[in-house]
Amino acid sequence: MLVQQNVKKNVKGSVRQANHGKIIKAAVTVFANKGYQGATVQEVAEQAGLPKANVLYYFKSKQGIYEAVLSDILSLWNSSFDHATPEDEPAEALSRYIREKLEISRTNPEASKIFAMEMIKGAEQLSDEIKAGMVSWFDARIAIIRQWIKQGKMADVDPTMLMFQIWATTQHYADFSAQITILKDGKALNKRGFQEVGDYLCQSILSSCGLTPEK
Amino acid sequence: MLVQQNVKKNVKGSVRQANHGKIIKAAVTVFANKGYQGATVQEVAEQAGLPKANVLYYFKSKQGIYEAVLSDILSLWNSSFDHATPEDEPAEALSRYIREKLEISRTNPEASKIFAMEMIKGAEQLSDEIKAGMVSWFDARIAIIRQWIKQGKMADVDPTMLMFQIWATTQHYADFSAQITILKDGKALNKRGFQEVGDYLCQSILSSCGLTPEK
Amino acid sequence: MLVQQNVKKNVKGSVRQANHGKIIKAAVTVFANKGYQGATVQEVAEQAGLPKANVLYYFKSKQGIYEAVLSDILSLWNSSFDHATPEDEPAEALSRYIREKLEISRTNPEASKIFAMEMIKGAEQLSDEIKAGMVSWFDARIAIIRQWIKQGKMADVDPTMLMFQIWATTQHYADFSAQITILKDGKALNKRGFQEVGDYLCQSILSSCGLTPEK
Amino acid sequence: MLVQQNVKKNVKGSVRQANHGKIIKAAVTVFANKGYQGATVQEVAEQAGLPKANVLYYFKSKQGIYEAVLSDILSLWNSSFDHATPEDEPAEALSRYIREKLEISRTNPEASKIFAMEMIKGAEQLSDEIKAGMVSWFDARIAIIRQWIKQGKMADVDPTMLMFQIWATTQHYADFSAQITILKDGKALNKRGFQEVGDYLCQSILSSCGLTPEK
DNA sequence: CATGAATGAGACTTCATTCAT
DNA sequence: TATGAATGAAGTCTCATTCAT
Repeated sequence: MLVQQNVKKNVKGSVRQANHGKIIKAAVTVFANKGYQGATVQEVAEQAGLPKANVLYYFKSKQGIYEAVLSDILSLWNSSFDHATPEDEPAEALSRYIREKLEISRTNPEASKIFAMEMIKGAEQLSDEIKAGMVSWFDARIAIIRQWIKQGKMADVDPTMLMFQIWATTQHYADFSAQITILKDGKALNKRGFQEVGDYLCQSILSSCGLTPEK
Repeated sequence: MLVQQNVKKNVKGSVRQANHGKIIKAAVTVFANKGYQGATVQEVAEQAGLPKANVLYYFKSKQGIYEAVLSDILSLWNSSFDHATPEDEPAEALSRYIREKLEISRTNPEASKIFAMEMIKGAEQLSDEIKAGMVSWFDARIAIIRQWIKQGKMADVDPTMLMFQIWATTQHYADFSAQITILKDGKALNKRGFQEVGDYLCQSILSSCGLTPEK
Repeated sequence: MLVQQNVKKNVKGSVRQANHGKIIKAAVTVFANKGYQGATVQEVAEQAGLPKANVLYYFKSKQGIYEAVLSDILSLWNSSFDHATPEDEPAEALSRYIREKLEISRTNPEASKIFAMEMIKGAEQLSDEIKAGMVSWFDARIAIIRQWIKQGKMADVDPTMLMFQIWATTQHYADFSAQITILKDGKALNKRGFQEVGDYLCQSILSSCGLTPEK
Repeated sequence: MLVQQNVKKNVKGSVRQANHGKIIKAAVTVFANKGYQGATVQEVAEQAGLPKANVLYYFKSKQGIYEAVLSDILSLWNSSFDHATPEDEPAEALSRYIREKLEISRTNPEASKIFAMEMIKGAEQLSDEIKAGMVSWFDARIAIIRQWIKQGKMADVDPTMLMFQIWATTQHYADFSAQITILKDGKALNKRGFQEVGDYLCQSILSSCGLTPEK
């Protein structure tokens, strides 16, 4: 009896988890293509293959779905750079970061787009907790770059501007994919194209930091 | 008598022009902060200090306002780079372009944001006419850069990637101002800050093109 | 001087009269095809080739236009039957009336349609004056028919039902022209078709009144 | 348990069916008195005793309500004449049809009015499906009348004109009830009045077909 | 006289959310 | 737990009418 109940719970639990996942995935697509206001719970539900009321049963409100999506997105953005140390070689750490960021742009453009729109609109729906997390992550990275500079491992560039430069250039290929497609005769960038962009950006950014990009 | 009539006519004309301008200006602000769907005609009207029905008298629909805003934005984006020639010095032409783009980001961040959101959402509301204009402008610039390279005036970099790099890095300071403010302790970038960013970007981008930035 | 002024006035007067006529004609078309609520002053104005404000300058309101249209319609509906007398031969008077009504349906279907819709919706916009005129006209006709019957000139049918029968059958060809067209393979009735309908109706109605239709 | 569930389901089903019916009934009244454009969803909702949004939950749009109403009306118009055969006696079949049509006019004048207005305005909102149904019904009836004529069962009248005559005269008492009331001193026709009209029309129409009306 | 400009009122429709089972 | 049903709130747009010249 107990076992059976556990089994049921587990089954139910899995259903819950599965539905939860389906909804988040659907919501990412819808929010990325329509924006927060343009998205409708109905559309998320259809995309997820669930009744609308069921979606709102898992997440209390549209806002709730959106917050879950934002959280989910951040978890995608872990990179090796999170664990960089002053002892690392900046050339390697930075090129790896650039390539990882590009890879995320390639494989998760929708997440990047949602985050970009949130920022553009003033980040008013971003929780203070998330904001605080961003700040502490950022400050720590800046500190490490400063140490690299102090140690003479790289040129004396403004670490903040360097970070923004990396973000801007790598995310551009996710966020502005529509524009890129328009300007490149309707052809979207493929995996190899991203590889070449990575080469270009590493070359450009590292050389301006007085570093030699390693392929 | 005639004069007075002309004056009257002018007054009428200016009222129309003034209201038209007020509405566009208000709409830019609202669209930038709320997105297309999040914006309401009511809010645009309030921002413009006009009754809602009056706004819809000047522009037939919300979509109409938005299209007028997009048009208006494009006219802001003229730059000296529009008239660059193969005879120009790339160092000067490119640094001026970078600084002009940055200046636009500083003075018209809202326009940049609207355009960015339009692209992120897939550019579905952008007219084919505007798209065609973008393509021809872009192709012509690429051709000039290629000539510079051919003439040995600059290093052999991919012109397309170079352009995207310039756009991404300069527009970032408009589009992601909220993020920048969050990460910089609530302080937005002032004019001097933009100046420094310009120095940094010119230094970084030009050097990776084998050019010496001129201050 | 006076002459000139008169001329001017006349000219102006003609303009007024001409515009007045243009508006009524346009309004008849629009009201017939859209109904009162479905019609817009804008559409009437366009159909008349005048600015909307000009239309409302001639007629104070949409309601005013409509009332003018109703009045105008009634003036179209004069027929020889208005002047029928007990001395007339019913066979001739009735067949002429039937044919005249049919001819109006053929040449002025729009007027018939407007009147029909007004009646269907309950005649709430019909002025008491017009209603009173209708009643007195009707009562007088009924009285004449009764006299014909009394004189043994025709069978003892209910005059009211006879009148309704004539109206219903003749107006049907104007009001339900769309249905007729649908049922007759998309072909509307032409002049000859109306002629045949006239023959049929005269034959049918007169014979049931004990009269011999004269061709 | 099963039974109860069925009951519940039935209850749910009946709620839906009941609301559906309430809305259609309310809509018939409103459309008949105001026309399509004059009718408002709000008014239909009030008439049905439901919130406006609930009405639009059952029917997607005003147009949807209207289409449902038109469909509903057609289902009312079944008559014994639908099943007439060449073997039937025309005198009986036609008089029964006339009386049935009159009875519909008496009991469902609103349906008749809606249909009449739709036709007057050009039948643009009538679905092709419905139109096709009308045509095939009509053609079949015409064919039967032609057979009666061929068999010498009735005079050689034009079947199309005969049908239009029946429709026009019977529907007139529904559609033009306001006019009839005006002309008859404010008194609407009662059941007995309709009976007399039926006698009159049967007498008139059948005799002109060379038939003897049977009471 | 004539008319471009302006606007209050109100219509249709969408949608997030709540209810009831 | 899951979901069809229900609805208040709000948004876009239309339109008759008035204003101002």
